[in-house]
Amino acid sequence: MNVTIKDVAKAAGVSVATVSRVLNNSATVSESATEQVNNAIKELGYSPNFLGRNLRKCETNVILAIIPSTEQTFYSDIIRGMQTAASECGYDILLSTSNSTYSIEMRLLNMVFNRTVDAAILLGTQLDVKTLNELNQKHYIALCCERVEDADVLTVTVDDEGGAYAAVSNMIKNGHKKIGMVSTNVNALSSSDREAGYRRALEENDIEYNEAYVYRGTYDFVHGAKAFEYFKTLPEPPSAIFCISDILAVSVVKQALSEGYKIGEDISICGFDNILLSSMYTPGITTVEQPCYEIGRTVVEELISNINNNTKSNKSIRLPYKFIERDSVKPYKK
Amino acid sequence: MNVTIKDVAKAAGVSVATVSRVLNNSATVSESATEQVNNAIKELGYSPNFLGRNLRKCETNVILAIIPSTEQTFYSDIIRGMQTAASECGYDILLSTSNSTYSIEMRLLNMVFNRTVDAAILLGTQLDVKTLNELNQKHYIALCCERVEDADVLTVTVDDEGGAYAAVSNMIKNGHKKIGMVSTNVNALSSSDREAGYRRALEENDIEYNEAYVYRGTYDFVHGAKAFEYFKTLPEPPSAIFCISDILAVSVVKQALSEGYKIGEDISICGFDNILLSSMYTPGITTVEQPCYEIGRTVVEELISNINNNTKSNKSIRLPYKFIERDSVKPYKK
DNA sequence: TTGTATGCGTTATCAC
DNA sequence: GTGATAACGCATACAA
Repeated sequence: MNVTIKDVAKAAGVSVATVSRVLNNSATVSESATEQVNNAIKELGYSPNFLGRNLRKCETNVILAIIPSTEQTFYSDIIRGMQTAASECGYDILLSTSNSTYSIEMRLLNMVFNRTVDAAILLGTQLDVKTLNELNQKHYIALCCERVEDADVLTVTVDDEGGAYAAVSNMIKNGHKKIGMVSTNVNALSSSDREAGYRRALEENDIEYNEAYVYRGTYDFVHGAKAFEYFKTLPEPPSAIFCISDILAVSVVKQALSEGYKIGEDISICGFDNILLSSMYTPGITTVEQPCYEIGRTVVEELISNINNNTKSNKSIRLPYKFIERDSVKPYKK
Repeated sequence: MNVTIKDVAKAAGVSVATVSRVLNNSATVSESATEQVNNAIKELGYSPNFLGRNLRKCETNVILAIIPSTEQTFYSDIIRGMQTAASECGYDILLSTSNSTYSIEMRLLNMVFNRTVDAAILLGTQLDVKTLNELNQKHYIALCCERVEDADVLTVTVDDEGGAYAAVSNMIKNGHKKIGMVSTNVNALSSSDREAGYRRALEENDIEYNEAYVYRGTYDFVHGAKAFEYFKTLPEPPSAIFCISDILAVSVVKQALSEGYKIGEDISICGFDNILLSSMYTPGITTVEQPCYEIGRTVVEELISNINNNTKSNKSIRLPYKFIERDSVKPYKK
């Protein structure tokens, strides 16, 4: 069997209590005892069994982050931010992918029910308000990137409305008046928040909102191209298109390019997220950056603070965006 | 405190043993007892504490996959494959990112030492042979995507040499004779294996190997562009460039495009991996596909088989690649 | 079919 | 400063 604290105690000629004390430097232990214990630990190659420890302490110092998938490089910096903040507090972040599926998400949440982890962070959850609020009663959870209406749960997102407003305002400043939007009909508030920003920019510049200029599909790559095809069928196609994500923006750009359009000249396109791809593409995609690292940091800081203070401060935090100018949006040319 | 198996037992009017039995359907329990227990469970909202269970059973049914980062969408399908296979065996996959850092990887591996997980899969490890072999003595580990020379550890990768051979052979078949390669000087056998395939293709077609045609940088995006600039300084620049990854290939393409080159006409470029980006780019990137999903499946199947049979079958498995033809490689034009 | 009792490895309480 | 020992929540050997 494996070497336990008992074996160490025997080898060091002390009690298990003393071993435990040096392991956690919980109480003052004599220098000689400390040394003997440490020697024994090294000698036996002992490594404490955390199942025992966690069971006893009723905590694991692990937070589970549930992401839809690792296909979106977008989550990368968020996770880095999470891990940095967690590590500063002695916590670890573990990842798991839900594939945006309710049942999988629930199965993963089981890890907080069965005490395998202390808390869970949901990025783009499929759960409904009621379930979330119930969960939040008994457990520590948080939402990240995607808020849920009326959910009284700790939430950290970017300022979606403001980011969209900035992107569309920039287009208008560049002389564009017929501005299309590629959104989603998925049940995601980030989409509707960005639509709201789009509408506010139009309103404030006395441009009439035209429902025909809003295409709604899914987040899948193909829907950028589909949107472009749709816009072309309009009597007056838009001269600029704001997309809810960089992926969709790239898809629009790719389709336009393949039809011989010159990006920036014949048509302007703006994305959202500022994922690596948007800078790697030719042309570079103008976009709205999310403060991913900060989002990740913030959500775990708040969550751990909740855990430590045994509270549930269910704030909803919106972090500032940053507008990134590249080559896909240029002044309007008649 | 939380509701435990004891509370359920009391509420159901049976012993904890009986509750445990229905929980695990381990022994035959009378129907009436089963029903009472299930009622009590529902009534009390009981959820078994896995720390207790795992401690008792000396297993967690969790496998930790350590990936460099979630920035590479490349790992996405591998993880999906892992999860599918794991779930079929009653296991869960948890992810964690090492940032390609030795110390972080070691800290994460601590989860297998302290019994928080049953095994670990390393994707692109920084550990050396000696450490790996030692680890493999006492624990269940596996390598994925990136093998380590002389490591006697279960390993699953694509046929790197063969894939590169296919890519370069295709260029030669298209009339190219001066073929550059963008590789890495990182300590990664996948790089040298692919270089070997490159050389074999040249040899078999009586093209002399020219060290000046091999650029070695890192995996970072910038190194594609740098490689392109370097190749241009040669007296006879290559007419085709094989890149060790799609990321680097896109970087080469982007740089060439920015300098007015026509991809496929003025220069041909081939990548490796077949990540989403390679199909999203304009032009589509010709590349070598890795069977990611299968790689993920295979490594956990083998690993779990090791765990179940209490063996260490340290095979090294190489899965077949698939050549994907797109628009970035075209026949040579004088 | 069921219950009692023990132990998994650890930490914390208490007495010394 | 240190050592017994109970307890964490659970599964199981054994007895009934």
